[in-house]
Amino acid sequence: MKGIRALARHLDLSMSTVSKALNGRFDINADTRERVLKGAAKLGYVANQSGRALRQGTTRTVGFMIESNQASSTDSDNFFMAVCDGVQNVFRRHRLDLIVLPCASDEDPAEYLGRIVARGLVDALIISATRHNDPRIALLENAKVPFVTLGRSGDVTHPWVEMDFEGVAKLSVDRLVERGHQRIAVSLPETDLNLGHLFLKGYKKALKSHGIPFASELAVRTKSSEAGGYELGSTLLKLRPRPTAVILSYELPAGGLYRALNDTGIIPGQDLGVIAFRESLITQHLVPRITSFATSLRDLGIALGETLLSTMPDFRDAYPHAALQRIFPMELVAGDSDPPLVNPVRGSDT
Amino acid sequence: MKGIRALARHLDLSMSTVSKALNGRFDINADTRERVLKGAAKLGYVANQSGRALRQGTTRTVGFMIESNQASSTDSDNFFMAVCDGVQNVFRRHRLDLIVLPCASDEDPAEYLGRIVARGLVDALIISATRHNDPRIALLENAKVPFVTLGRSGDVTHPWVEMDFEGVAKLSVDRLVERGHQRIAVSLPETDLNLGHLFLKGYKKALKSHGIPFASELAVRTKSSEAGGYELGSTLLKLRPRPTAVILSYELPAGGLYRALNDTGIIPGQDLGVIAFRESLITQHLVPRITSFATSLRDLGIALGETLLSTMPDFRDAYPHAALQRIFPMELVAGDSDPPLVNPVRGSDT
DNA sequence: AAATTGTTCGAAAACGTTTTCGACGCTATA
DNA sequence: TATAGCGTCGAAAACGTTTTCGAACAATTT
Repeated sequence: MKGIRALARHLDLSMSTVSKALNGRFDINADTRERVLKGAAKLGYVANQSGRALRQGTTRTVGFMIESNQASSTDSDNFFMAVCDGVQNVFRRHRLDLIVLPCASDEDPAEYLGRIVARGLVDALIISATRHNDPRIALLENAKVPFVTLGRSGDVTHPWVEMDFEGVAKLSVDRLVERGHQRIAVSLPETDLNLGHLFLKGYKKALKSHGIPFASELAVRTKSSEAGGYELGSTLLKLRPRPTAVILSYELPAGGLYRALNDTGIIPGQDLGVIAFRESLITQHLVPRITSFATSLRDLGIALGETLLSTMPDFRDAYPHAALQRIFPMELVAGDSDPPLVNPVRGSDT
Repeated sequence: MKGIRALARHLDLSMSTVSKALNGRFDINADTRERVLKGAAKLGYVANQSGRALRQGTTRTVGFMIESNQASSTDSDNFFMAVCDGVQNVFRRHRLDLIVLPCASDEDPAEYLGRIVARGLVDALIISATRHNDPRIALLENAKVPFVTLGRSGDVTHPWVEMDFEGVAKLSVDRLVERGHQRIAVSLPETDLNLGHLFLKGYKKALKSHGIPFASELAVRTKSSEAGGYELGSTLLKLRPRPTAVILSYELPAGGLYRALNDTGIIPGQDLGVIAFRESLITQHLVPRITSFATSLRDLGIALGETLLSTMPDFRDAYPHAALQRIFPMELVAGDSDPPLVNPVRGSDT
């Protein structure tokens, strides 16, 4: 026989007393509590998850939904696990557990999430790879499950934390213009990830501030893969006049882009400036090293955790003034892929 | 009021009937079953996980434990998520769910696993990053929880699936010797991962078969990171006589190694041959491209799933002759990092 | 017509835990 | 002495589900 009943019998106490001792209730004598704790440790008793969850109506578990296909194409250096580490750092103080829910590549994310929510597997959720007007937002709000997204879903208000896509796009354009570029391409995700909208917005704003007209042929949708980068390279090289620089909203295609350029005798960086959104193994190892932007993924996880807890009734007291929406700043990591243009075509604004 | 009770009332049936209809029992009229299914779909009823798990004594959930620190240093291209996709492909046929259990970097893996097991969160486990004589093996066997490991734990017999580290090490040496190399270094993990033992074993065997004596200074322990690769490079270049090639048991340090070589004016590939264990974004993007070995991670996941199910009483019937131990073959991906030596030093065996 | 079998459903128990509420003994107060 | 209060513990209910077992009825056989 296992469980709290066995432990109670072994200690010659009632189940209620044992339970209360283990859970730190105040109507238990200090000596008996001690005895119970010792006994539990000795017998290796840990409360059964299902029983506790059923009775309490809470699992003390938070799910982090990621899409395995999306992950394998988004993730060049284990982005998600680093973020998890930050989230867990926050959760452990509240005895909350984090589990990762991998949505298989052949399953609809919204359906998957719906099942998870309906089964009551978790108390709250973190979801990533947010799409523009992502249907999962409505689902979660409807089910009244606390959640936070890694990346907002358009203009609807909900708790989110995201990296500063718009700011990075803007800074990238500024930097390139400053270095003599005028014809700057931008690579956007092929899917409807909301970050694409934000990146394009920042790109357009920055162009406008420099008096450069937006040319739609310079905004190229790119598959999130090495092959996508190669295609991007071919596309860019066909444009007339040819762009002198390109900003990648995502770093993974950079390798393919370099390859496409090298195959055509174009030297990356020198003949075509390149800036990528996020520093990763890719941006570090390619030659010339790509100028990119970085942030602490662990801190990003901490922000996610805190934002989420501040929306949960049982925990919000601990985070009285946590922002429900939070843009995470990115720091420039200067590389060698965007040197000043040798023969800059000066724009009208300089 | 939620739950099966509400649904039963709404349909004017008993809870038992509804439950049996939903679970496909055979003592329910086809019409009533139809009616129940419709009603459940309409009301969006899904059985509560805790209630079901408590009653059945089974969660129909399998955990995949990964270590977030280990992951972020092991994972240059989202290895785990690709494997998950394969596992889920097997599981979905049996209505099993997969959740990923990320062990925080500041938590002891064995303790973490112990808690998971004691709480009865999952029916079975997949564990990765297996160490030599990993304490988790004994823990799982003791708790009688079905499990499979990604990588065996030394000589103890337990269900495992692993990539062919020994074979790859051997093939790498063969290939390098064939191309004129005699003084071949090998990079091994700094930690006690069992794959290090296997890799070294294959390396030694191959050397012996070519009549080359093993030199312990050529077996270098390397941190699983870019920085570790740089250190490796410095170490190798100090050796006299200098090795003409190096085999990496893990590809991530390759970038740092290249950097160390380039910094010293040594051309990777040409002046020092390089072979890396597994193809990844790293091996693809570095120039010259590294010769490596590849396999389908999805198939690896499928093998893991099948092996695990064949050890679970409720599912083993579906996998009558699945091997409990399985070495996954790796395929050579020839790159440009190990061309034939220009002035080969012929060994005694040729 | 009676007895047997088969089909379909419902009442109630069970899973392991927490929590409410009352019981009990003791001390301090009136 | 009687009463109130306090500290400590236990009995029992409750959480949502599945499953066992028997009831009710219809169909078939004797």
